[in-house]
Amino acid sequence: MRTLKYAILGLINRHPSTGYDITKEFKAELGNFWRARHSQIYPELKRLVDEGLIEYETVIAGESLEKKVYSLKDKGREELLEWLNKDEKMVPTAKDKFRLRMYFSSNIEREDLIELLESQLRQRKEKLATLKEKMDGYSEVPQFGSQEFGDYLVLESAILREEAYVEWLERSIKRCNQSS
Amino acid sequence: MRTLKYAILGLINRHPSTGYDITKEFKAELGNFWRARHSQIYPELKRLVDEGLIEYETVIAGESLEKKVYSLKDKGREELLEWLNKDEKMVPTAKDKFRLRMYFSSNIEREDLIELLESQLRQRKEKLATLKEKMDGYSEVPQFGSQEFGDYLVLESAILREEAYVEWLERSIKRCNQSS
DNA sequence: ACGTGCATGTAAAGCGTTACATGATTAC
DNA sequence: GTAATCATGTAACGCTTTACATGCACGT
Repeated sequence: MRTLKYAILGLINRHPSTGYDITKEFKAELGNFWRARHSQIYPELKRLVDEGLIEYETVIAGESLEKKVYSLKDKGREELLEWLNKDEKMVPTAKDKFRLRMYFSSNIEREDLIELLESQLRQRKEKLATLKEKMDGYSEVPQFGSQEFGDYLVLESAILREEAYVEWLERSIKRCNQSS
Repeated sequence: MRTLKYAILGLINRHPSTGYDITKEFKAELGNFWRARHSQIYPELKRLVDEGLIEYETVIAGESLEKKVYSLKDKGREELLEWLNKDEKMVPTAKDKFRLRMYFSSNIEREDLIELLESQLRQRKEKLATLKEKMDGYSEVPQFGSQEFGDYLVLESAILREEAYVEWLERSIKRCNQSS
């Protein structure tokens, strides 16, 4: 499957990057939909070089700190485009430990269950607020074909997803209180 | 973390089950939020027996087919309850390969991108329809404390999640057509 | 001088999928 | 009889996390 491979190719295609840069991007916006730690990224970068998909230039920062700045080779860009254009099956919906626990909620006392739901609700609302703040940075939908268009699409996606989660939690709390 | 451990304990707590039963449950409703294959389930069951959390009785079906019917021991139920009542941090939002691809959508031609989005939309709508059919089976919110209450919560959650996905895809298609 | 962030790597263990393997039961 | 489903397991491989390990740069 090698999704990380394509995630990295996609990021390097946006602009030449170091392993550290890529690590940071997974902690930012993109982290809403894909993540990897540096311990996974550095070996993958090495592998992509071996496979002839990317190359790097060593740059010295300050006195002696070595940075490896990676950029795409033609073959890398080819494989990225191929992957992007594939019409893949719907991804089997994602795992969610909290919803799994709610499946077994009959074993939790009502007050405890409500507390758990409210704790999640607080956290989700906070997350949602952060996302909406980012959205406020857009005065309009970015131009089609720009990188910002992709940024915008996934940001909107993250917001809709969080809103749905918040809505679910609120309904669930209501159901706990209503249902005898 | 051992989430599978608790998922299995939770399922066995609902009613004594075989490995095969558990495998089926992960393919059904619960599969919207957690999944595991039989190749992961059988070894985990063995481990849970070793740990003294569950036990099994061998039952013969038909002439000679051996089934192992697992049930919870006290210690298993204890650990399940402890896990269910923990107030855990929000799960870092889940990976989604399709949204990752949309992050790089500036490299896809407009018509191709719209096709990809519409293909996903068709599949998501189909999924949503299936979920809503199941929801039609409930004439009212099940009683608090019943297993059906948990079923209901996660079904509602799955519906809200799919609706948000559908909404996002529809908006994205619109944006592709609007944005110059 | 000290702390935070920049920068790169490896090792071990755990989690998950795919493939390999086998055999009984049931409904048509 | 034969296909689908029931039923249980193992092996190999790949993906992911946690921990180990090191050193430079920059601001205060």
